[in-house]
Amino acid sequence: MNYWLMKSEPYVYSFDDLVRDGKTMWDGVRNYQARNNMRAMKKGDLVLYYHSNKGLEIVGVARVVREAYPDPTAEKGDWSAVDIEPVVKLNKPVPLKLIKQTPELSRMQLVRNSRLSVSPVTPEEFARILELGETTLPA
DNA sequence: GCCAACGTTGGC
DNA sequence: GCCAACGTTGGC
Repeated sequence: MNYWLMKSEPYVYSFDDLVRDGKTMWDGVRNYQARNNMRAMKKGDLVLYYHSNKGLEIVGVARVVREAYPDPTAEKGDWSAVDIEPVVKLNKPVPLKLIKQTPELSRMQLVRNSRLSVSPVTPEEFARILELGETTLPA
């Protein structure tokens, strides 16, 4: 099982939108590093959902339900999409500010390369985020 | 709204 | 193949 972090601008597609829809296709990624991360995702992998631009916090956990397939929105080039579903909304969102202040989290890709929209997360980082979010995964 | 960081493009 | 110019992302 691997862990990831994906960013979305909440006014474009928020975690609540994902909860409402029950599932979504994660498309439109046009960055090779992010694409390669998406291709490494396995069904069942868990994803931290981060709101960029507005909010600047991790708000929920999602799960990969379909592994990488050709991005139907790509008119040219070799791009991928995955499908995700919501797992749980954090009881307390975890702001970027707090992540930066937390020594174990300050080396997250989110902090080190703020422009990367899909990044890997270590199991330790994932656990710590849930802890800070005062949230446990549903059984 | 600004600007730093990063990626891409294109001239040479 | 280098690198300057440009575009985009995203935090501040």
